[in-house]
Amino acid sequence: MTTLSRKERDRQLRRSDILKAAEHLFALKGYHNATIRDIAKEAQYATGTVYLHFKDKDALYFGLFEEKLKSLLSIVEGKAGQSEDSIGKLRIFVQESLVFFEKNQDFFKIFIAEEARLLIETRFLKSPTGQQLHEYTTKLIKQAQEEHIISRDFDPKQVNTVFVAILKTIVLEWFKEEKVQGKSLVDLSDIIFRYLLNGISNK
Amino acid sequence: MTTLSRKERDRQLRRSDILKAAEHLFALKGYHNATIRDIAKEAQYATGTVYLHFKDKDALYFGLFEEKLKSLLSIVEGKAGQSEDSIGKLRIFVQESLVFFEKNQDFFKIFIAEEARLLIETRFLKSPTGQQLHEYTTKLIKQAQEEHIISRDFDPKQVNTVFVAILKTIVLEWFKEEKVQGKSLVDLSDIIFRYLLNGISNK
Amino acid sequence: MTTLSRKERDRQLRRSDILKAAEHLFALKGYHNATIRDIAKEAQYATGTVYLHFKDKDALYFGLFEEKLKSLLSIVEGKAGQSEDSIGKLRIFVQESLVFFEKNQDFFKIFIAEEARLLIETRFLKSPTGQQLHEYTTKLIKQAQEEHIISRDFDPKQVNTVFVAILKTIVLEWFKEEKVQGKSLVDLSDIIFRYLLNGISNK
Amino acid sequence: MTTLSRKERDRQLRRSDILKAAEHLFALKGYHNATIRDIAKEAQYATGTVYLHFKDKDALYFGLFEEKLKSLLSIVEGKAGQSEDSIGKLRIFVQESLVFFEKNQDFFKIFIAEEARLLIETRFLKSPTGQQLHEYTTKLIKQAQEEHIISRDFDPKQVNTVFVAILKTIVLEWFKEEKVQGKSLVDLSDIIFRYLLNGISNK
DNA sequence: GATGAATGAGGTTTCATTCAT
DNA sequence: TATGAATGAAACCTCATTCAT
Repeated sequence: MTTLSRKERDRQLRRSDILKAAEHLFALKGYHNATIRDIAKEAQYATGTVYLHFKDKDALYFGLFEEKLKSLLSIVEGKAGQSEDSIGKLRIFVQESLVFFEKNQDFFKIFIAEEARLLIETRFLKSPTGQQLHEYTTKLIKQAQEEHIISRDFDPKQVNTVFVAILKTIVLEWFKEEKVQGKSLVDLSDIIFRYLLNGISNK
Repeated sequence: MTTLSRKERDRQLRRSDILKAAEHLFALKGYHNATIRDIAKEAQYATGTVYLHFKDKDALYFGLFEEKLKSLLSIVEGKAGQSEDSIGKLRIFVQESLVFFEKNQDFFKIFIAEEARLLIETRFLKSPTGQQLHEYTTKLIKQAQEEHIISRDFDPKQVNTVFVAILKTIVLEWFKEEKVQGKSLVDLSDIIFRYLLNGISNK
Repeated sequence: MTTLSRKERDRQLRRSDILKAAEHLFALKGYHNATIRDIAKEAQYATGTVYLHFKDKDALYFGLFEEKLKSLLSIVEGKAGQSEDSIGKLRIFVQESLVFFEKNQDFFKIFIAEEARLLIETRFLKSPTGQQLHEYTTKLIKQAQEEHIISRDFDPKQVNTVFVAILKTIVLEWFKEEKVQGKSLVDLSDIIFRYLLNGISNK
Repeated sequence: MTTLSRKERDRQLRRSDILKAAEHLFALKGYHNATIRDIAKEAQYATGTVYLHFKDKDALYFGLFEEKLKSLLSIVEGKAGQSEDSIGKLRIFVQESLVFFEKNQDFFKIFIAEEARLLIETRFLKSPTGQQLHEYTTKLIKQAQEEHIISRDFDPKQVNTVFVAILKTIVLEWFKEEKVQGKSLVDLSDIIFRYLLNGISNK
């Protein structure tokens, strides 16, 4: 049993090495320009080894995407209990996302590219965990509407998309400009909510 | 002189044929999976002819991007006179963008992919015309702040990014779902402004 | 028109170069161990050039097979008029086949391998021209039965298979052993017929 | 000693398991497309285990070939005593071969491929047991010539090759077509001899 | 001895780009 | 200028073989 679990642990270790290298190289060069050989080399394995863990390049990309989003989802759900109301939970979602993206900047690049990929290279599947995250936040938005915090005029799914778009945009801005100024991403949580809830109108 | 300008006109015609084909194929298959051969064939030219107009694949992509954005910019600037105030001009910007994207859905896909490309495949240059558009709207936002329509608390550049993100998101949603319902994209102008100016808060 | 036909002629020339190299290498190393790179190199073209003429390795192999058998068939049909009766035509078939195989010894190796390939690697199609040849000889056998030269007890298709098997075997023997003795393959025509018609029984 | 022989027996058992799987897969996919992994998996061993019994893939293929032919040879020699005369012994050879091939259809496919392989992929050795079988039948043919049953005009080695070719061809035909009709292969023994001894001539 | 993960050479195929016509 | 065949580098992926456990 010990033997078996060590074997399994080793297996996960290798898989994780490969995913880490993939994350780095996909972020650095993009899906098409990152080669399996490069990824294997960065992970310090032979090319063929990658194929013991992922059936092809797509599966590696998709696996990476899923893995990361699962991790984010489990963090968000884990912390959700800290707040009772829906807006509180949304705040937690935003904060944890910001922490996550600050820690996983390589993945953030990949995450940004995903929308386009889904729109164009249709062989890429929509990530199930990505779906779950969307459903999670959409549900919170519906609740906030029921709690009369968010206006019922809006379609909750649309609100959710706009919400996520604002979140992404602010992270992207920080990513491109502010991170050099040493400002932490988490500090941008409030501004995101201000955009979302109140807009920019003067009063 | 007439001869020369006819020559030049013919040249522009070929260039334009190629760009049209490129637009279609980049939107259909993505940058990497669209081949120069395919594009040339769709434009009804030989492969080599493409290289008489664009130095390489990147230049073709970039040229396409520029051309389209120039077209949008000139439309927007052309109609800008119809309104005096900054918010009115922003409305015109949104409306014309919506009309433009509804007419240029292939290009919209490419436009969506651009953010990721700039972030990842760094050899792609930032489009000067894209810059101009950003500067144009940013200037309007600043004016709106001076006119006390938009709160001065916000950084105008950031507001602009959020503004564009909301615009893109709503178009994307329409693109993925609503266009089948026969609703015209222009009708979404108001909702975009509502998100931007007032947010979703109840009161 | 001259231009066009020269172009086409050049095209056929290249195709033919490639087929010649393929014939040599498939015969030397077998289908799987002959690489496209080797074939291209032997034909003095770049690897990619092969793919301008044949969609993949299978198509190259199949194309070669067809080309050669077409050539044999047209020779056989061309000479068929020299004899009136069916046995005479069969003799011509055998003689021309022997001449052909003596001239195309590389192809003969490939031809020998074909039966096995069809039996095992089922993706390989049965050559239409091979079929035609079979039908041609089977028809002659039927005629010989009608002319009371060949016993009607036998199934003509089976006779044909046996006939071809004897032919192949004798060629193969010559190929492996006798060709060094300087004996020409055509001289074996009679013995093939003797095996086929009278068998080896004493009287 | 008992221990040792049990060990040895176990060893033979494993070897035999592997050969069985190899027979199946080589017949199904051909030499090149059958992988050692597949074979090991079908035999329910690990990949590496195959290499404890056969030095490489070629040796496995060759071993399989030898094993099977040894088995056929020993059957044929075992039954040879049932007849005194050479033709009788040849009949036994044919009958036992037919029984053998009907029972070992996978191997028959491999056997058919062998001629081509020897001709083309020259690294494959000529099977010693195959040689022995050839010598055995060639000797019988010589005897039949001495007994004035077969004409002395023919070269006994050549007769033998033709003989085997007819045998293979008839089996192959049955294999491809008649086996569905429920006709047993052994029933074709007479027709093989008729082709060989009397040919197809009318009278 | 048995295992099966790891290796990495090597195969097929694609495609941006060039250049002779 | 327009053509499109030719180029050949480079990608993905497979698999015989090895070797630490």
